[in-house]
Amino acid sequence: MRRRRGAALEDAILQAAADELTAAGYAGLTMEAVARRAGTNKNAVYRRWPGRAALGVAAYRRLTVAFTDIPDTGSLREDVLELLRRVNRQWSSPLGAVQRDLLAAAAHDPELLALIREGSADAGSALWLTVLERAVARGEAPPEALHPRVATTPIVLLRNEYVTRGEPTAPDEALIEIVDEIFLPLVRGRAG
Amino acid sequence: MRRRRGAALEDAILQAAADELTAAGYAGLTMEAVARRAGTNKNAVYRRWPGRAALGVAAYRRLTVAFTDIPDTGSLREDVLELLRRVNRQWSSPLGAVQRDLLAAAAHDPELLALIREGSADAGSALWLTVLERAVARGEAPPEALHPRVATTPIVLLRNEYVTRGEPTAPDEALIEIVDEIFLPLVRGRAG
DNA sequence: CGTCATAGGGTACGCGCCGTACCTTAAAAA
DNA sequence: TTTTTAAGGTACGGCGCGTACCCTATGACG
Repeated sequence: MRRRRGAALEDAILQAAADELTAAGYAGLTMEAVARRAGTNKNAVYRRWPGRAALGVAAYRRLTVAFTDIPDTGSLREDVLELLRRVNRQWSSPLGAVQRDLLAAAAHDPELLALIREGSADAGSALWLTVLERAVARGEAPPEALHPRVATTPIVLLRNEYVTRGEPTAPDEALIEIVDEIFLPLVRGRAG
Repeated sequence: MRRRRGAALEDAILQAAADELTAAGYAGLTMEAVARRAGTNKNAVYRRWPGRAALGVAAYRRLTVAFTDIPDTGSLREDVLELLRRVNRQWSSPLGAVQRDLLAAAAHDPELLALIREGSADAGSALWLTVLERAVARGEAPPEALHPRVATTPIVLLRNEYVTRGEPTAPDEALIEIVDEIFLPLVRGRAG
């Protein structure tokens, strides 16, 4: 019988872990289940990842596709709403639950934490700053508003919706409220 | 030998659980360890709490003292900063770590979630609204700013500091930035 | 083409903790 | 005192962890 090695095996294990994540969530991701599903044994898994959390993060990254295009509707409000809706969709999906569990599991491991965020919807402030920059260029927002903390406020508030309300999704009204009641007034308020 | 019953035993178990929490964190809180420390057995524990998470939350609540007094310095900025600093202190303490682990563990249990938040530093929006109300009364903030989402923005942003940066505490500069760069401009921006 | 280091496969183990079951025994209620 | 209630003691099966050991296919190298 053919015996897989190196990258091929690593790939098979990651795939198995990813399948396990989608099938049973992070709670169901056990080293033994992954090894079984990959048709191998725990040895091969432990040689590559030190534990559940690391494997989970690696598998999670295989499941996510970081979106790269930045909305450019010509309206700051619409751009931000669009971004929020994308993130909300992603966080509402089964993958969102996985991501939250993963975040909790890796809470004490900065390295893993960074890895999770990389493949995630709120990857840094660059995205949000770009949207804001365009608004400034259009004269829609004052230059003083160009601040990472300002730019990322919407996504931070959205995350809070998930944390505080235990629900798996945020209603669209909440997104609109975040933009209209907080973000836009905030941008305005920072006008010299 | 004297055998404890009812409330006395319940108290002993809770105390043991609380000790275990402070000694080893939520990770070290096991039903067996608690029973051992309380000088009893798992039966007595399971008769009262269905599992680790519930027991953990109950023990956590015994460890927290909800502060009730609301700062009233006469300045919105100072009031909010003071509240943020209190929360930051609490979240930075060993208890803060316990609380975060607990939140993660109870993520799928709305009942427990509510219990945790009750004894916690960010207990609802009432506190924050009061501070904002006083500022409005002083003419320091426009009445339009009187909105739960606005009032709680600082604490939401502070929570985000903990989530995104893996560090166990937020620097005072971050608090100041939240107030000066976000909260105060936001309140201003909502002026009709 | 044979040799050999490498890494996967198979298996078993000890550990810790979970949650449960069952019986005995003390304490409180009747 | 009798009866009911609840604690104590103990053991169990189950699961997943992480590790150790030895066997064997693979691919590189001489």
